[in-house]
Amino acid sequence: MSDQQPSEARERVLLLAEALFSERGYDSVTLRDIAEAIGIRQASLYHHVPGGKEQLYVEVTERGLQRHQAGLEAALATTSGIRAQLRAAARWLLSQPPMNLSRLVRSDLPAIAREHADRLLATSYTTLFAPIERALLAAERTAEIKLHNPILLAATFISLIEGVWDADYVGAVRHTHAEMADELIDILLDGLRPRDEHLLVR
Amino acid sequence: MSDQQPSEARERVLLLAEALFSERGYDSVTLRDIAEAIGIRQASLYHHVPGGKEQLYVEVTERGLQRHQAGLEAALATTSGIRAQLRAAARWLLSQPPMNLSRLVRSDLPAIAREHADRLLATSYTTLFAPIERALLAAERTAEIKLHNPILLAATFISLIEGVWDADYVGAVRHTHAEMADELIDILLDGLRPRDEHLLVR
DNA sequence: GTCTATATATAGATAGAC
DNA sequence: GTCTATCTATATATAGAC
Repeated sequence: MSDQQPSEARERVLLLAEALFSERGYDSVTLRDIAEAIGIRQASLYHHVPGGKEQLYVEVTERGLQRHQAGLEAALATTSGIRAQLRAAARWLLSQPPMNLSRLVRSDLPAIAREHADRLLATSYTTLFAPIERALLAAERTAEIKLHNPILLAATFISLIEGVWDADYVGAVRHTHAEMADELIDILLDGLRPRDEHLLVR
Repeated sequence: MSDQQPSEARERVLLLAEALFSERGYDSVTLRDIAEAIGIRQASLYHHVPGGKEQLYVEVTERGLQRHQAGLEAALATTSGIRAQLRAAARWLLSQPPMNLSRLVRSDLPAIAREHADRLLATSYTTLFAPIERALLAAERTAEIKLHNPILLAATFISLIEGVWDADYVGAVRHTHAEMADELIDILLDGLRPRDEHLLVR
């Protein structure tokens, strides 16, 4: 579904829609908001997305998830050692519009057709959690880390890193996003309690 | 502002409004949703909240934040040792409708009047972050933990624990919320990397 | 305290000109 | 590919009866 022929103008619609939906969510963003961001009229959007708001949302969200899968798998593959891998994954996540799984699942998906919501939810697992989960399980096999609940941890990692965006709103941003992400990854791996080790692996 | 005399019926309005706003956010919840959940007509809400939707949202959110401050401070005060304190705080957080700071800040606050948004944002810091931050700083003084960025960590803790709610949607819930929260706190304190310690403090 | 009826605003969507 | 004009549905909000 939704196999429009690509075009410069259509791509611009998808990009700005994705940015706005990612920022405020499905219900809060109006088609007029999107059109205004582009510099066209609301009715003109229907030329590019005949299915209207819901098609637009589903299409950009699905596309974003697929992009995340590719980006995460690439990030995790280009390095070795779970710390470096998680840092690379974090950099990827921070280079993209956040997915905000919590809002996705509670606000956005309930607002669209069940069939679309079900598919997006399933895709979220495959594209976001599964790559992280695989990297964590691999690191467990090499005894780098100890794992109890890989799925929970994968989901936690994503929301942990995406939470860095919120620092902009809350204020007190003395660090870059990458620095904050690295710090959180260090805490995740090493813990807050002091370690007395003779060789600090960093 | 908003000092209606309390009543059974009004309290019911506030409680159900809080539950729905907490679940789906300001824009996604209509006054009809709230009225329907109560079992009355939409127009009847205006008897209890003459200021309409925005007043209702601001009032329940502010009230929820104040309740969180009291609950968190009580939880943190009744125990000693940062692990037990964080567990108590987590149990409190999971006993309440989640605040979802990320959605609050990006979707909900931009939808209401600036003055209200500004006050709610400031209150969020005082009521949610500050209590956690103080507990973390106290634990640093007793050398229980090492801290780099207390504010970031306080915010991270909140969203970490509230993220436990999302496990219900994503599936694979083999554990209770409290168990998952405890596991995340253990990871936060001890880290995923194995420790070889002779006395494991748990 | 809740109702019906309705005013008003805004959102998504369609038709057809350019 | 974008426009104007407009339809339809839905949301907030108001007026006044019970």
